[in-house]
Amino acid sequence: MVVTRFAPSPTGYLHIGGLRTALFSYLWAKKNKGKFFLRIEDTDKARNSVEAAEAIVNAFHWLGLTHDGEIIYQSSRDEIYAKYIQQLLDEGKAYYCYMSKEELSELRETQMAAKERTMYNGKYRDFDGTPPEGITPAIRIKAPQSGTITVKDGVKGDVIFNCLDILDDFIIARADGSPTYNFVVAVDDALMGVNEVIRGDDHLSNTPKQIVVYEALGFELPKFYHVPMIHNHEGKKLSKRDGATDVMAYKEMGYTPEALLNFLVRLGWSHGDQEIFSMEEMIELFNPKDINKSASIYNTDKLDWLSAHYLKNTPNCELAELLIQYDLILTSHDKKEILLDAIKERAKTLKEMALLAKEILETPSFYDEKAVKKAYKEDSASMLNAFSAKVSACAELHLPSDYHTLMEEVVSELGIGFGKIGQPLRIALLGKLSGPGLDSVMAIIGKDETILRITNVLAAHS
RNA sequence: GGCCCCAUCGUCUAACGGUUAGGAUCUACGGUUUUCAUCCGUAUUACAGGAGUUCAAAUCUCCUUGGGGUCACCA
Repeated sequence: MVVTRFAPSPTGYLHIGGLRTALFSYLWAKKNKGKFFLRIEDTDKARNSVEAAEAIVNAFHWLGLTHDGEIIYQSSRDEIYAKYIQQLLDEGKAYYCYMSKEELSELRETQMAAKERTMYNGKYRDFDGTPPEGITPAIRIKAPQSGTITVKDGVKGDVIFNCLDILDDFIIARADGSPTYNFVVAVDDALMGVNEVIRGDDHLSNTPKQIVVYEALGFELPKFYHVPMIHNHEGKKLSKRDGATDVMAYKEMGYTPEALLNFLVRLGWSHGDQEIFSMEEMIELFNPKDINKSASIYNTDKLDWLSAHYLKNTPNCELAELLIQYDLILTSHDKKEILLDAIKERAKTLKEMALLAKEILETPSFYDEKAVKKAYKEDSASMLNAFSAKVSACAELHLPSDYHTLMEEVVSELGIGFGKIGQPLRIALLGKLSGPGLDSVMAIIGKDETILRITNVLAAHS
């Protein structure tokens, strides 16, 4: 059984990059009918916050990504870690290190001055004398001092590290007894049965350290997939300074989960030429072996296109539901079908849809100057009057086609083209020269409002 | 700086030694539309550079260059 996990540290909101690896992990687990766990990495008590953990859970909820089992908080697993640390101590695979922070930074400076690699010098590795006074020791693991460690990575291939280049006896428990990242990750993944680790590229160089822990504890290694980074426009790792990286910001901007997820799944992964993926298709087709090796740059052009695509293909009843969040309440509007049909093809986001709807529903409070100058001619008033009279005289007006018929009549009676009356009428109805079909607009706002808007524009330009 | 990763249109990507290097997006133009948008069509734009291996290289090897990541008692 495939078991994957997403293991964020709760230092902020869920960001785009994290979401993508979470999505990949989720899809791979689902595809294999396995498990997808969520684990909060909050071993650093000084940095994490409860709010951040909640924010991550909220984002998952919005996106419809569900994790299996309970959320695991590392902060509540101290006894477990203590047990394994003790085991390593007992087996002589880890030891107390009495080097003070001052001594350590001194060592580091000396090494830097000598242009050597900065690393722990193993002073207490085989220490059996009397420990120095007044120092609470940290615990270090005995790392191999020669040979190589190979990370068999499903994306990058075999990555071989020389122990001498990258390893030292790193700390697995701080002086206060709390375990450190590379230790708990390995322990938790092993204990949780995680056998396929999909995570960011930036963890690749941590992996040998984790392998050291796995092997010291006798745990079986998982498969690793290190997914390339998402870069910003400058080509640097995407960070919080790069604007909208908070997943929930996309909700506020009016994007739907399906659009955002579809966008992200194609960042670093592909399946031939396919661009549109439903959640079912993602689960069906996703395979980490198809993950790209190179980093991608974050550019939301395609997100807009996807978002527009999904909006166009979303049933009106669903749209009406979704739009409530953007302050557009249509539930009781008798022409909401016509309205939604009219605006869903011209909006990139739900927020934009709500805006477009309001532009139709609200009586124009001003007229675009350029539009008036361009299209409101001397003979416009008489044509609008003629049309208005026809509308007044007509008792039954409901559908766009009803209004269209009236327009056709006016056009043929006056011997003019559609554009001749269409443009001024558009200014009357919407205050500008762009927008949905006029017959639809009139059907949506109704007979009285149509007459009112024509009267208004005539008054404003008499 | 050490170690590691990466390199195809502006962007996301396809290509599993033999293709006129394909698709999508973006941009521009055209068609459809009373307008805008949608939709449809067309066009511009890419194998970082250099050596090899091979009958044949975007694809394999090496070097160069460029970019990125990582080096904590952070995760």
